[in-house]
This record gives sequence, structure tokens and C-alpha cells, in this order.
Amino acid sequence: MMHTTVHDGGSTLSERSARHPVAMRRTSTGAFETIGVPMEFARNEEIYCEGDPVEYLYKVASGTVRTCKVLADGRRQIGAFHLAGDIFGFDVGAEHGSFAEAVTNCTILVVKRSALTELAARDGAVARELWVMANREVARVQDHMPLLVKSAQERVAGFLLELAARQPGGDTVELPMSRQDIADYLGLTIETVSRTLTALEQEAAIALPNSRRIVLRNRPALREMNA
Amino acid sequence: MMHTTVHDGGSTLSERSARHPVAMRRTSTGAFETIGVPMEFARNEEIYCEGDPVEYLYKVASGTVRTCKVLADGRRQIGAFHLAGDIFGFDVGAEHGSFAEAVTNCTILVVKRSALTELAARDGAVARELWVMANREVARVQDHMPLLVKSAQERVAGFLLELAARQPGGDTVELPMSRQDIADYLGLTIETVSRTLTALEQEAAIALPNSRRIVLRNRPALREMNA
DNA sequence: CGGCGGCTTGATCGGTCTCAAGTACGGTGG
DNA sequence: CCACCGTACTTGAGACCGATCAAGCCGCCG
Repeated sequence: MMHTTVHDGGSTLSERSARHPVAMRRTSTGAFETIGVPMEFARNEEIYCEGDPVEYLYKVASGTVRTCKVLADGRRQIGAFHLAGDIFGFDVGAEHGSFAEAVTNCTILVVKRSALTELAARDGAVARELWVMANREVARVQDHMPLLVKSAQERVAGFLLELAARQPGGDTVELPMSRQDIADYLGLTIETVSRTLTALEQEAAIALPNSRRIVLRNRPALREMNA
Repeated sequence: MMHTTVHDGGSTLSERSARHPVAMRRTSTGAFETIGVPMEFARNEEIYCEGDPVEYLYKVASGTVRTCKVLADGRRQIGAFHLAGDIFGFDVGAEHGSFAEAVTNCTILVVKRSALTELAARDGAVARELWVMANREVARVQDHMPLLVKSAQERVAGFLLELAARQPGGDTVELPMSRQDIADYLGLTIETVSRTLTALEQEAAIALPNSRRIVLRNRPALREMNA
């Protein structure tokens, strides 16, 4: 049905841990920064994959990550893009129901879930931190859902506003991800995404200095079509 | 664009609490059953609404609940149906970003979030319980997303399988919700849902003894089209 | 019996997918 | 420096699926 990229399996976390050890950094305060182990991943590298045991939680220190599912027919659905500061890896149960890949080169803080929950059992503040993290994740996914039932223009406009709100840089948005990634995130095809961006440019709602940089020229108009 | 029901605002929780006090029940073990206050809601009654302060968490004791968002153009997106045993009200932040309504008459256990988190801060077991609840909610919402990017037949088939898995009763599924609810859950129109059910019946994948009861006659076929 | 709400069915329209070229960009080697 | 290549992106023409508009049908209740 929809043309999507096919991904080969990745190596295990333990292998990778040995391959990419990074000097500890403890600049920030939360539990993640205290007990998290920084690891580096190259563009398109697999961070964890579907069926992996759920052992860790991850926080993006720098770069961008995508979490995806592959449907039986090969289509790929991207559930979320995770930017610096975001936490991911929330799958419940024994195995991951989705997989995570580096969209760009990135540094990820990795912590064992058991370490976090043990810490939380002793320290109420950590428990509250975990609680807030999980609630924020629920809110993110819930906010993404309405995006999937709108028209192509509404989806793309909403996506650009969402990205602009999460990035510094005012009206200029840098896209870390490809058109294919955007399409799989919005439930559209790459062609429709491209066409829609062109249309938005012609309506003077945005400017496209190049394919990975977008300037929001008319936010009210974008918000309007975001419905 | 899409025809949807329009909902009027509901009364506040405190009003309702005074209106529908129900005798305490403490049959089950978790924190919810220990400190939760049972309340009754009539069909289509509002449990909380968008913009309400986020103060409580809810657990379905009996009946079915829907949590929805209303888009700016009036369309309604149902994020989830909550059956007996499910917990809802996970919105993060000061205000609810969605609203919850009773699909059928139902009994809901209500607890103050602050009471839960205080309990969790003192009791690691409760903290772990909260953590599991939140993770389960994340998983549910993540599983719903792929459903919104498929064809109508795939969505309806997936919906029926999901409902059958969550209900007792084997191959016979009782639909607590209207066609409009299903449509708003799947991001389709009521006409498409109806047509698709008819088509599935003609393919002998299901039987429709009446409009609110569905018998799964060929699960493999349904799973197949669920992709 | 008549009316009403929920559901089904039909005919047409439009938006998005699909298939297929064409173009811009970055890298590599001559 | 330029010719070449591969990848990512854009653009075009046509088919298809689901939305829309519009009737009919059914069960329920007064």
C-alpha cells in the first residue's frame, strides 16, 4: 500500500555499549543524569529493536531519535520523534513493541529501569519524577493521535508548529528527519508531504530555503489550517 | 468535513459527587480500591471535561467510558474506550486536554492524584503500581496509533479483535458504543464503518445478529486484514 | 399508528495514493 | 575542476478509496 523504508535488524545493546562507551557527564540534576550512562549512536543506528527485552529507559542528550512500529505489510509508523531532553523507551511488558533508531548522530543517556524503580521505592522525589515522565509521554501520544485523522495540509501544518514549539530558533525550523520520516509520522506518503510543503510555500505560509530548513512565515495561517 | 456529534459542557465533579454518592466497596486489593470513592454516571454523562483542573484518577468498576478531544472544526476524536478495570484520566499539566464521558451507565472509582502520589512517596509498592499503570496506558495509546493509518477494513477488523481480546465472551462481542463512537475512534465516518461491517459479514468474517452484537466467525481472516 | 434516533444503503465528488519522470544536491574519482 | 553517480526530493497524470449528500430502513416509545 504505502511505500516505506525497510529496516534490517540491529545489534544488541550490550554489544553497542562496549563499542561506544562515552565519558560520563553529570551536569544536570535528575535521576537520569545521576545514574544514566551516556552512549553514542550513529545516524540510522538501532538503539533497541522490537522484541528486545525491556530493560532500559533512555534520555536524549543530543540529536534526534525516532520510535517506530512496522506493520505486517511492511509499512512503517513512526510514533514519535524524540529531541534533546526527551525520554523514551516506555514500552510496557517483557518485550519492546516498537523499535528506536537514531535519526541523526546522537548521544543518549541509558539507565536500567530496575535501577530507577528501586531508587523510586526509596526516594519519593524520584517516584514523582517517574510519574511525571510517564504522564508526559501519555500526553505526547494523545496529542499525536488527532494529527492522524486530519487532511494532509492540517497534518503538515500541525507537524511544523509542533516542531517549532519544541526547537529553539523562533520561526526557522531545522528538520532533522527525511521526508520519508515525516510521511511515516503523519500517516501520509512522501509525495503528499512534498506537495503539501510546496503548496504551503506558494500560499506564503512558509519558506523553504532548502529541503531541510523551513521558515514559518505566517503562523496564524498555519494554526488556522491546523484546525 | 467529518460529521460528528457535538457535546455540551458538563457539570463539575464536586456537584456530581454530591449527586451520586455510592456505597464504598473494597473488594479488590490495589491502592485504587483502598482509597477510591465509587461514583455512578449515566449514559453520555460527562465525567470530566476539557480544561478541568487535573486532580483525580479514575478506574472503571463497571460500564464503558470514552476519552475524547474536540478539534477546532467540531470533529471529535476518541482517544480510547475504557472498559471495566481500566484506569483513565492521565492528562498531564494543570488542565485536562481531553474530556471523558460515560458510554454506558457506569460506576467509576475516583481518587485524588495527590493522595496517590503521597501514598507512593511513602510506599514503594504503590509507586511501582502507579508506574505500571502509567506504562500500560502508554502502551495502549501507542497501540491505537497504527490503527489510524490503515485502510477502513483494516481499522474495523483491528478494532473488533481489540475489543474481543478485552471482553470475556469468546467470539461474541457486545458493542457498548454507537457507530458514531466507533467512527470517531477509528477516524472514519459512520457510513464507512457501517459499510465495512456489512462487507465483513458478506465475506463471512463476522455475523451481525443485531447492530450492537458481533460474532467473529473467522478470526484468521480478520487478523490477516488487520495487517 | 406516527415519530424519532440509530443504522444501512446508494450515487457522486474529491483528496490522497500510486506509478512514473524529472530535478537538485553531495560525494567520489578522474 | 569537472564528469559521474546515488540519494533525496519534487512534480505530473491517473486510479481508487472514503467522504459527502441523500434516501430508505429498522427498532423503540409515546
